[in-house]
Amino acid sequence: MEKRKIPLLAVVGPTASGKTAVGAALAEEYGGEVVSADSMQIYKGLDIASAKPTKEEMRGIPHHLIGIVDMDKKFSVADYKELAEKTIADIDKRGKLPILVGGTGLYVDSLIDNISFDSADTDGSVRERLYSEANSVGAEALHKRLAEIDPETAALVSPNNVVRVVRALEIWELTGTRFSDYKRQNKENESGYNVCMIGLNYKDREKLYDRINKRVTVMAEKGLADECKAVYDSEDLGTVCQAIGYKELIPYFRNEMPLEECLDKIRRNSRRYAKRQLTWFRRDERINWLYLDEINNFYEIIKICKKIVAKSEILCYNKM
RNA sequence: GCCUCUGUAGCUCAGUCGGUAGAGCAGGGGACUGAAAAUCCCCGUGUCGAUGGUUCGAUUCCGUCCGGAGGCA
Repeated sequence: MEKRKIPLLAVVGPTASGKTAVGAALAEEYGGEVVSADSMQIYKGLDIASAKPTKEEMRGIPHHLIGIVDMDKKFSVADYKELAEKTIADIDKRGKLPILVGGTGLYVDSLIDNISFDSADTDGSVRERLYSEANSVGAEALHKRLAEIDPETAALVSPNNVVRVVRALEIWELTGTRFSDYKRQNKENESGYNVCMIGLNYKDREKLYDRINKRVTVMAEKGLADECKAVYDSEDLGTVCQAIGYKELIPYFRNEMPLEECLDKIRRNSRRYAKRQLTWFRRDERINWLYLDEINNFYEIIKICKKIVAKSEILCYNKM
C-alpha cells in the first residue's frame, strides 16, 4: 500500500493580503494549527516590523515557527525545512491539521516539493572567499569561470547576480557537482504531503497597495521606530537585518533622513516585495487563487476556502 | 483688469533652430534550490492643454480660448 501522506493546507500570498486572518479562521474550522512560512517572523523581536500575528489574531490557535530564532543567528531555507517538517509531523501525529501560512515562497516550495538539503553543501569560508574574489577579480570573471564548468547555469544567471554565481561556484567546489545537476538531483524526492494550496490576492493591484501603505502607517503608530531603534542600538543581526521596515529606518536613526521619508521607502519596498511574491506564487499551478476584492465579506472567503479544501480531498484521504 | 511665466508619460521635468519626443521617480513583466522581506534581468505611444492660422508638414512659429503660478494696480 502507498505510504500515507500528511494532509497539509497552505495559505500563501503577498504581504498584507490577509493570510493571518484566513489561516487562523481555517484552523478554527478544521481543528488545525498554524505553521508559519515566513523568513522574518521566525526571528525573536521586530514583532511590529515583521507583522507577526497578535494574540487576538491568533484566536487561541497554536502558531508555530514564529519568534523562535535569536536575532544574531543566521537562518536559512535548510534550517526552515527541517524545523517545519518536524513541526508538521508532530501536529499530524496529534490528529490536528497543519496549516502552512506564509509569504516566503522559497520556504513554502522547499517544504512542499521536498527539496533536499545536505549540511555539507554550504561552507561560510568558501563563500566568503568567493565574495572577496568577486571584489578583486570582478563579477564577470567569476561568471566566466562558472560558464566553463556549468554553461547551463551561467546562461541562466546574469554576471551581475553575484549571489547566484557565488552559490553555484560554492556547490561546485564543495561537491564537484554542477549547480544545474545539483538542482535536478535535489528535486527528485517525492513530496511527503497531500497538499491543498490557497492563494490570496486582489484583482485590483491598487487595493493591495492601499492595504500595504496603510499597514505601514499603522505600524508606525504602534511604535515601529522605537522597536527598530532598540534593535539598531543593541543587536548584532543575522538575516533579520534585511527586514523591510527595519533597514529603511537606519538613515533616520543616523539623523540623515526624516522619519516620514523613511516610512515612504518602507511602503515602496513593501509594494515591490509584494510584486515579487506574486511573481513567485503565480507560476505555481497548484494554487487556488482567491481575489479578495471580489468577495463580499470574510465569512464568504472562508466558505470558498472550505469548498476548495473539500474539492482537493486532502481530508478524505486522511479518514480512510 | 493689465503684465510676465507656465501647460509634454501616473509624478517631476528635458527636448525638438518646424520633419509626431526622452530622462529620473512611480509602475508593469520575469527569474529564483542553504542571506529569499535577499539577489538579479527585461519593459517608455504619450490626442506634446484646446482650437484656428502660416507651412508640403506644427508638439515646436503666430492668433484666440481654457487651466495653473507669480507680479502690478
